[in-house]
Amino acid sequence: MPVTLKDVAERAGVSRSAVSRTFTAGASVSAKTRRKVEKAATELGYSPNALASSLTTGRTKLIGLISNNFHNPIFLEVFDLFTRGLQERGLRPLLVNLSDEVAPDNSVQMLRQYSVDGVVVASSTLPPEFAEAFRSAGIPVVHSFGRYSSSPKVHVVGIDNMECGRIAARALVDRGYDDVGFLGGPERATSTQDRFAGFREEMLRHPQARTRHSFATAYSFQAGRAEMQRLIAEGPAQAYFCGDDVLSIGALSAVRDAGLRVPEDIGILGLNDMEMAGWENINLTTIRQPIRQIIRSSIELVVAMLDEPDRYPEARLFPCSLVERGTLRPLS
Amino acid sequence: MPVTLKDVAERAGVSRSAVSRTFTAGASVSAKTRRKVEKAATELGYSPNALASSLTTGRTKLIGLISNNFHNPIFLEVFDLFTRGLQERGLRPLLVNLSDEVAPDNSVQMLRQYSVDGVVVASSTLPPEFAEAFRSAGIPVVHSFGRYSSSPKVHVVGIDNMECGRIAARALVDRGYDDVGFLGGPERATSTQDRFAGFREEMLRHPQARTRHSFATAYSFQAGRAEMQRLIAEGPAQAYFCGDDVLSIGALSAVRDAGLRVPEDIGILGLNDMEMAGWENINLTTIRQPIRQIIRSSIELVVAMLDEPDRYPEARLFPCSLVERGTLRPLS
DNA sequence: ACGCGTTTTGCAACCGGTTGCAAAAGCGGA
DNA sequence: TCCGCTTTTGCAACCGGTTGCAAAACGCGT
Repeated sequence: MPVTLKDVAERAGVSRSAVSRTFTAGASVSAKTRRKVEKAATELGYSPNALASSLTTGRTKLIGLISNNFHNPIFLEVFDLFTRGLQERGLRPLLVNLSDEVAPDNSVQMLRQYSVDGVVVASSTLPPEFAEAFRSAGIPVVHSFGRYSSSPKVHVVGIDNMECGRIAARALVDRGYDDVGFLGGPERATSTQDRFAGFREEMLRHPQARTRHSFATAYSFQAGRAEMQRLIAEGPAQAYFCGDDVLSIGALSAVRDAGLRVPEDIGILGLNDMEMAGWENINLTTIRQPIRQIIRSSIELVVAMLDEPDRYPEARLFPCSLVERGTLRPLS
Repeated sequence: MPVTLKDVAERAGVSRSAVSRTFTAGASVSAKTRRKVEKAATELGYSPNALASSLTTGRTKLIGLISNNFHNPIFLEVFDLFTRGLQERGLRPLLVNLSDEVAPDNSVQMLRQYSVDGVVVASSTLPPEFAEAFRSAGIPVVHSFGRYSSSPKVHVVGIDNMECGRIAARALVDRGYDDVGFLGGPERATSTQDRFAGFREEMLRHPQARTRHSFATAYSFQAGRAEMQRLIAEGPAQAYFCGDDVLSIGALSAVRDAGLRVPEDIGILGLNDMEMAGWENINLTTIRQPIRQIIRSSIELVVAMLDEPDRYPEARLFPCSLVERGTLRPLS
């Protein structure tokens, strides 16, 4: 049923090699045969089998895209940017939803079976060991939104979460809050730990301010709302730096439902600057994570590794910046 | 570098066929050789190359997952459900982001090159012809969230958009609104057209009520907000059935910014019941589209077509139902 | 028309598996 | 132990391409 190289060769009256060569860039074919082959190919509706050729070339142009964040709206933006970026370079994303599993073994095995050229782990909650498992298996890997480490074993592209924590602390202090809280995401996520460490470190430099902290059970609306309700019940701080935007939105809803005003009674500072944060009915002051750049850089890195698999691992960090909207009181 | 069938065969002291057979279910191998092979395989860390085998078996277990909706939060839920559902059955989603293109040709060609076993088109805005192009190319295809047609050329799984329009109209009339509007998504989307047709049809049965309509430029927050601002400026209806939830949320924000109350001054009815619609700070009354069932059914259908490629095309429609929340006045 | 260097071509082996077929091995009964 | 039947095994061809190599064709100068 499907038309193969052989069919085209016969029709064009040339050898199979000739056909193969007209379809591989930079191969030696005369203009005459190329014409004959192309004619035959279009007549038959031929298109080469990418998987068969991968057998000999060792390249599939498949890239595993692994994530466990299928409930945070910002990841729709992430998937959009990744798929477009990969497609632009002729690469194909093989999507892996890791929602339940924790061990990398299955994914490694599966992606090896499909001979992916490389893997992007897009997650801020997976531990570094996860990405490292791919490296051990000899698969080029980039961990996007991963934890910064001074001695990374795999390529990491993302932000400096500690610095983010510091920026957040400074933003709150600068606005005159002297009783502030860190409302983190799940405590075991590396991103939470690092943001908290940075936040605390900076707050230590401002001993006049009281600092507290607690953690939500997930990066989700409901978790943020529930935790903020608890905090309000026991007497809240003046402002909170929340784990991420969706958590912040949950927190916001709790604050407003309690009859308190934002930012007058309680200030909220998010992180990510996802599209929704800019919606007029949310209007969240937040720290912007440059996801476009992170993703572009991740793709560039994984592409670079195709030619240079043992490239020395590096950490690429992008600066974050405050986006001023309506949930923190203005600078005085 | 990678360990192959041959390596295992040599180590186990058997033929390559023997190794192949131990890894294919239902093949004839004695317990003794199976043991030998398995031992050798684990020692070498062998895992079979799925692409090489696809060459002879004709099955890749790859499923193309095509969408052009990378900006509507409900599609994150859709991708989550699709990837999980496919993975559970040992299938691998090859994700295609169709954001810019309109013609199916490139996607068809590309997915043919990768020998996908089947394709799911997950989009409420792509025309039926798009999915049909895959069928013509001999690739099993299911159009999820596609347009219902009484004589479908490809399998369609989704809802009866006309019936949705009727349900919406009835919901508004039953609540005593007598000046109602249809605030649709993009006019060229088949889903918009059908919902409008159903809505209008039902409203014709209630001539006491005034009916109007207009269209937003996209299924998006900003489009919904902008259109609602325009409507308010020129004097709004009492209630609107909006194209979908995200459009509704945009409309809501415009209503509230204009100092009007919901549902007292203007009622809003959405469609989809995405997770966010249930957030307490949104609390949107909406028509629930059973996406779990739609996706499960889509997967079942595409799986069924693997064994029966010429299966007679059918339309599978799931009923929608009203989810009562806070943006329409209660039944009187 | 001839010779030489360059380009183009086809052959055949190979990528990593699968599978029909015939031969070999295993098994139970006499 | 031998026979006949069933199960297991290996051979070899094949899936749809790619590629090194040697032979053929070409271009060009004389």
